[in-house]
Amino acid sequence: MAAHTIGEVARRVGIGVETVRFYEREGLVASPPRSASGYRLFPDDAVDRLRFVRRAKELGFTLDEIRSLLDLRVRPGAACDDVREIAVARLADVEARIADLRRIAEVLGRLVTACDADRDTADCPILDAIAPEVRDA
Amino acid sequence: MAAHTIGEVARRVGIGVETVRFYEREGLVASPPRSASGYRLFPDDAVDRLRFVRRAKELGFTLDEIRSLLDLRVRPGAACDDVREIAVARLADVEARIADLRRIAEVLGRLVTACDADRDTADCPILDAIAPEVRDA
DNA sequence: CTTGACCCCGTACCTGGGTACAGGGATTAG
DNA sequence: CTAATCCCTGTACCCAGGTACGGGGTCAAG
Repeated sequence: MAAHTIGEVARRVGIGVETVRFYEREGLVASPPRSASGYRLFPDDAVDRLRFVRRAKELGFTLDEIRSLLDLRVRPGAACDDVREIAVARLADVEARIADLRRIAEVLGRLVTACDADRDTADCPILDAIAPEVRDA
Repeated sequence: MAAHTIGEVARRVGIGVETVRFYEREGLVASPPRSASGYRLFPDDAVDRLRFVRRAKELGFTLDEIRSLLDLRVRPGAACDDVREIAVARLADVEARIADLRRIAEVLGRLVTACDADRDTADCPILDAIAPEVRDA
């Protein structure tokens, strides 16, 4: 069980030193013991924990949710239900955002197409579509 | 062409008074003339302009982009090409975000499914999947 | 004439997730 | 021995897009 300096940990996880300190302040990784001169000496599993944080972040979990997942991880038993609940909530959220964006993409797509079709007229169909009531400023 | 107080404008557009002032500071709506006592007296077309801002925001345009669209709107001629360019860029952006989210949703969906299938074991498949040692989700 | 709703300005604050100094001490390679 | 890298703390700042607050002036109704 080697001890790692903050820079080493950061390099291994692929994040910045400042970010590691930030995560420590935020309680996402335990405050490690210090050397005589005050340097942080992280145990191996701090690296695992920080990788967990990164992976979860890639899945769109907020730091708050990640904190919950980490808490649940070290608690025994029925925690799986709680974890599942968080994942389901996140999934619903992601799907809602996809639906929103898809609606927006559709409108934008139509605008661009209209623009292509109408290339020679003076009026811009895109602006007209966003502001139907304003014809000429 | 009536003149409207800021509160009236805000009500008509469906935003807050503070937001109207913020948009004025940001140059999204012109600074209106004032009454003798310093009240803003917005012309009718300020309401239209602010509605334009809101609609464009719903389509995911940033305030910077909306400023550009508004500038283009009052300029004649070939502005349509510029408008189209902004819309195309925004569309590409939206589609990229959809792709990202879809990937995330897929992973989350698999995790929840795994959790359902594995309800009686002690290990939580979700946590295992996020954990670094099982890094191929 | 007073009450309450409205308006003014300027500035500070919020969210999330970090990033960037400034001003020091520690460690290590040459 | 010295210079280059580390590391420490604390504070401030970044992004967008607002939101809130404090301390005041104004306007219409009753």
